[in-house]
Amino acid sequence: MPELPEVETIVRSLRSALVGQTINSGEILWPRTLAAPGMQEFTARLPGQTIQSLGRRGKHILIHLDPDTLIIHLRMSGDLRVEEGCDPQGVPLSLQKHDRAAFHFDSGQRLVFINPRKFGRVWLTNNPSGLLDKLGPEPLDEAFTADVFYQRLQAHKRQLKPLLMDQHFLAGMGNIYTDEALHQARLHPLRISNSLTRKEAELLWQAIREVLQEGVRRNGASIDWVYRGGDFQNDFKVYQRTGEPCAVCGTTIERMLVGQRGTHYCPVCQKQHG
DNA sequence: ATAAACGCCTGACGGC
DNA sequence: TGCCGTCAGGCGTTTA
Repeated sequence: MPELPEVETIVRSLRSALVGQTINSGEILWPRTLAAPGMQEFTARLPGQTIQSLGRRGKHILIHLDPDTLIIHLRMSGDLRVEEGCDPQGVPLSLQKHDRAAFHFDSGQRLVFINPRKFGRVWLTNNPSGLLDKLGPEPLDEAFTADVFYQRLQAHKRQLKPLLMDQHFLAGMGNIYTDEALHQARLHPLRISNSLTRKEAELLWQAIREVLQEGVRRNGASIDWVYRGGDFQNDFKVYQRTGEPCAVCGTTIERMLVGQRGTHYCPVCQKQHG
């Protein structure tokens, strides 16, 4: 479950349970989950570090330790849970089929990284900027103004949908919120970024921020078997509504492939030209 | 510079 | 019931 609103929801839900916990050990159950450093260094450095705070940058979850930072990316199917590590008799509770990493705390609790499709990644680093500075602006930051967005759009000659999903261009948008934002702004997914007028750019900027804010307010969207408790899926205007009427004009929502990703749009509201 | 194709993975679903 | 293709909230690498 990972786009900005879902990641933000997870971070908020974990914060109070995790801050102050001291790590006793880290355990990687699917080796490729650990992006960096090597396994030896990872297991050696983690014990004794205490969680200072939790944050988010784009779709990355930041667990600030001292002195390192634990960074988790959920990719397509990741989730996190906090639970007791042992039963009342002190017998360790077994991990589940799709658990790929576990962080055991001195308190006896543990943080488990669930990740059925194994795409998710974990980093332990004393230099998080090296990873995070490559990301584009935070769409909900004050610094991300309509002017900044317009200039960035003008600097590229790319299709809007893949550009908005490019984390180097803008951090946090994924397939759902991109489709929803483009529909709200009445822009075709294949419009070329530097063809937008200043007015269109501002409408898109506003749409991006509104769909993300609404997503956060609704605790994200819950789809498929990975359920988080959010209900933004009830507000979808185009995503996964292929064949249903557009809420604005009644035209049948269509689906096309853009960069190998299912893309949902209204052919009347979102004209390629004009 | 842009974009398309592919690889990485498991599971759910619909059609036959 | 089983098998098969398709699809899935992501992203890095390779190829054109």
